[in-house]
Amino acid sequence: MLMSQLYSPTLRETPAEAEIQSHKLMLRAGLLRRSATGIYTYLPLGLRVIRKVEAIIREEMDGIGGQEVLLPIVQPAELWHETGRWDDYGAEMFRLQDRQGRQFCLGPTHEEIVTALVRSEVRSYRQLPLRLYQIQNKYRDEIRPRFGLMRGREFIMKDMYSFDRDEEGLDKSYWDAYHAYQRIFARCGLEARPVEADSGAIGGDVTHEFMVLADAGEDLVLYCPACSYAANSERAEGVAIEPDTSLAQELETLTEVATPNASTIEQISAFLQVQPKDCIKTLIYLADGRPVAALIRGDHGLNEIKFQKHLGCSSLELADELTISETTGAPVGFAGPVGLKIPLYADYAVVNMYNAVVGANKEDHHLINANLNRDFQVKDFADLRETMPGDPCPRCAATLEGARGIEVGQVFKLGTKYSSALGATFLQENGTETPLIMGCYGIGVGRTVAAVIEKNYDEDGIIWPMSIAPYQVIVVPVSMKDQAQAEAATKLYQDLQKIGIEVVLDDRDERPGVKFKDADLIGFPIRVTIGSRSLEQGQMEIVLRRTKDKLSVPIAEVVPTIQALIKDGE
RNA sequence: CGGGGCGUGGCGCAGUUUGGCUAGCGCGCCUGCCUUGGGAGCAGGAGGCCGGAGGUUCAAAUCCUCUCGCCCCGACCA
Repeated sequence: MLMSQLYSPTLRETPAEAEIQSHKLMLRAGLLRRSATGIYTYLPLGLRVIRKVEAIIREEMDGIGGQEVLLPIVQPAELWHETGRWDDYGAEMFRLQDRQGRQFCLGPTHEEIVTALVRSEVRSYRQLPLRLYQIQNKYRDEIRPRFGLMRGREFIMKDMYSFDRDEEGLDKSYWDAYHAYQRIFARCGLEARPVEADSGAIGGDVTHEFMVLADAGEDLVLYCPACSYAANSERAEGVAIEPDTSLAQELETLTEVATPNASTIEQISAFLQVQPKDCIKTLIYLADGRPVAALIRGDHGLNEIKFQKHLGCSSLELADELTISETTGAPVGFAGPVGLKIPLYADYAVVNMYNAVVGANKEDHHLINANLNRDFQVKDFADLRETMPGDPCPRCAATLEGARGIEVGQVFKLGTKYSSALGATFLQENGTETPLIMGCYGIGVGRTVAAVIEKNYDEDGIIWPMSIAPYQVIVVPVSMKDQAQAEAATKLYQDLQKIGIEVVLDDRDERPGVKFKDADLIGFPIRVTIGSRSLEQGQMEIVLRRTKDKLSVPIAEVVPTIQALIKDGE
C-alpha cells in the first residue's frame, strides 16, 4: 500500500469526543470515525486490525470444532416472545417494524435464533455435540455508550453456541472454549484473566469473564493474592457472618432524635458523631412491583444482582419517591426498619450490629440504639453487599485486592434455559426426548482491539503487537525526491510484498518528521528508514516501534532481517 | 432517566457574562518559492447561513423559548 493513497486521515490534535487513550489514538491514527453515539465507521487501517483479530478467533474456534455460520441481524419478535425476552430485554433492544407492521429487533444477541435453527434440524444424539459460531454485528441501545469501541451500541462480537447431550458434554464444550479463549487473547498480545462472574440477563450458573486489567476498565475485579480466586466485584462472594456473641453490647434505649436535613449516611454520621459502620441503610426496592427493603451496613453498598438473585424476582429497581413515602411515611432518606410493614432482607454484616442508627420513617428524624430482634425483625439474612478490596477472600483467609478490568470475553454454561423455552430437543440413545444442553461464548472484537491499545501505547501513539498490526512494516524514504532513496525504497517495498509481508511505502512528499510521526502514531511494528547517509554506506535502518531500537543493516540483509523479526513477533 | 458540561470552517479553541460594524486565532487544506533524519520557513489563497426553529431588538454567535446532537459522572453488558 502506498501511504499517499491510504485513506487514513491522521490528526495532530485529539478530538474532544474522546476520553480514554484507545479511543483517542484510534481517532488520531485514522482507524475510526464516529457516526452516532456508540456507532462507528471503521476506516481501512481499523478494519484491517479487526480482521486480524477475527482471523485469530476463527482459527481457534475452528480448532475446537466450531463451525462458522452467519445469523441474521434482523430477528422476528415471535422467537423472543417464546423465551420471554422480548419483554425482559426492555429498552436496550432496538425494535423495528416492517411495512406490514410485523415486529422485529436488531439482534442484541443470538441465543433465540440459533436455538430455533438447531431445533428444526437436530433430532438425534448422533448429531451432537454441535458447536456453531459467528462473527456478527450486535445491537444494544445501551443506556450509556462510551469510550469508543469499549461500549458501543453497534459492536462486533464473536459468539459461539454449543449443543450437547449431557452435562459432561457441556463441561467439555465449556472448557474447550475457555482454553481457546486463553489462546486467542494471548495471540492478540493480551493478558486476559479469567474471573468468576455473574451471568446477568443471559442466564445460567457457571460463567467466567476474561478480563484485561487496565485503568480504563469499567469493571472492578477482585482477586486473592494468596489463592487463585478472582471474580468480578458484582459477583464476588461475601463471607457469611454468624452472630458473634462476644461482640454483644448492652442494649441501650431506642430513642428518636431530630436530624434536620440529614438524609445521607455521611450527613447523619457527621451530625450524630458516629461512624458510618454504626448506621444501617434501609433501601426500598420494588421487586416485580412489590416493595421490599434491604438493610445494609452504612459503610457498605448493596449489590443489586445479589439482591435480585436472593429474591428470585425478574425485575428489581429502586423504589420511586411516591412508593417510599407511601411505605415509610417519610420522604427519601429517612427510611428505617423499625415499624416497616414490608419484607426486610438484611446483609450478613447487619447480624453483629448493636445500638445502630436507623431512619425513623419520619421526616428529619432518625432512631438511635436500634437493635435487631428487639426493635425489628428481618425476614432473611443473605450476602447482599458489594464485595470490596480489603474484604476477606471467600476461599481462603487472605484479603482481596482490586483492579479495574476490561471484559473482553465471557463463557457461559446455559443449560436448557433456551432449549426448553424454544422446544429444542433431541432423542437420546434410549429414545427419550431431552432438551439440548447449551453453552454460549462471546468475545467483543472491537473491545479486544481497544484493550490491546490500552495496554500498548506510548506518547507517540499505538504500539501494535505483530499479530494484529494493520501492516507489519512501513518503508520510509527520508526524501522521495532523492532518486537513489526513492528507487531503493520502492525496490524494498516490492521485495517485501512479493514474499507476502504486509508493507506500506510512505511515498509522500513530506518532510521526514511528518512521516516518522505518522508511522509512530499508527504504530507499524517495524519501520525501515532509507536516507542518503546510510544508503551511501550500503545500509538501511530498521527501527522497532516498541523499543525504538535502531539497527543498521546491509541492504541485502534487510529482507531476511525483517522476516526473522516478524517470525518471532518482532 | 437523574446530575454536570459542550455545540462557532476538517481538527483544537477564543468571542457569549455587559447584543453593535467585514466572526477571529492555531493546526490542517490549496498555489508558489524554499527545505528534507522527528509534525520547518516565507508569500498568496480557499473554506463558517456561529447545531436547528421560533421570538425580543434599529441591530443577535451573544438575550428568551422550544428543539436536536455530543461529552462526562451514576444504574447495563462483549
